[in-house]
Amino acid sequence: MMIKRNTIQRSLVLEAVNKLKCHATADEVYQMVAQEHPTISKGTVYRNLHQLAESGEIRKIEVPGSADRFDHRCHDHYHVRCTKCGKVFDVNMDYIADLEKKIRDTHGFEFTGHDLVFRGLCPDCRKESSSI
Amino acid sequence: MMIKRNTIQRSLVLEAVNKLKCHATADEVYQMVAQEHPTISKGTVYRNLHQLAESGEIRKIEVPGSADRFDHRCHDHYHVRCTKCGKVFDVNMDYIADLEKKIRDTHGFEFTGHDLVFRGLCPDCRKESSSI
DNA sequence: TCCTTAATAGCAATGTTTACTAATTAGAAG
DNA sequence: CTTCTAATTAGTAAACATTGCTATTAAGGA
Repeated sequence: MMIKRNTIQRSLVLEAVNKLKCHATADEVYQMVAQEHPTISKGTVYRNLHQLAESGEIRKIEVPGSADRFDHRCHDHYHVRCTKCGKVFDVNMDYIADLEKKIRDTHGFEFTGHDLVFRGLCPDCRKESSSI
Repeated sequence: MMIKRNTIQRSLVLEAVNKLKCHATADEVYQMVAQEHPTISKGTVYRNLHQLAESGEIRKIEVPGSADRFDHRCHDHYHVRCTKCGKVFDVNMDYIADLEKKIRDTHGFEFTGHDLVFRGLCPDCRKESSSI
């Protein structure tokens, strides 16, 4: 029986995520793939991103207040989102691998990981808001 | 000079957030206010929720993958989102108030808080995936 | 080569939120 | 109390990210 097919679309999506390094949005992936394969549809990009994330080939990072991000298998790390301009950056901070252990009552949940996103003002927006 | 007006709409929105306790979505607030004041528009609810959040009278909680939540003054806390069904629940865990201090290089950022969302499988979805 | 069905392109539809504009109205000033 | 004016509103449209639908295409086993 066959369960999964290797399509050009899927390999192009994976390739694009790798090229774009970390925290690419689905739309950025779509834009990049569309340069080589203009007929690809957004639905296909979304479907493959989720499949690749589920199979562990890429990582999905959910950022509150903005679009989901997709990373290659770079090390686990955290993010900041500027509350003004919405841009997302990496944060230079150790990953807390055992954060799930601090949960007191799991209520039957099975924890598999966590997303930590800081809120803040990026340097550019700080400048703007102080000069105005 | 006047900078801010006290409108019935704003006080109704604040009242609704208080009544609904924690995790009310903008739409839930709208539904509640509309019962007393049917002509209110969603735009007004959104604008007032953001204004109230900015002035500190309520708190805005951004949850990836679902609508923003608005809380009265309940304590800071974290969330889990089931990776299968998408539902969001509270996590029983101490709030780490000084998490921002663990950041090594701020790169000029001004940090104001953080959102921590765990990933996991809720009890219902665990049952389903084990029985299939 | 044929056959099955997973995967696709294209588009419609969803849900959440923001943007726009003419009409309304809270609150200051006279 | 009346007038003035700009903050706020209702209503609607549009932006945005994402999912759903369906006829068509094509991967890969037989």
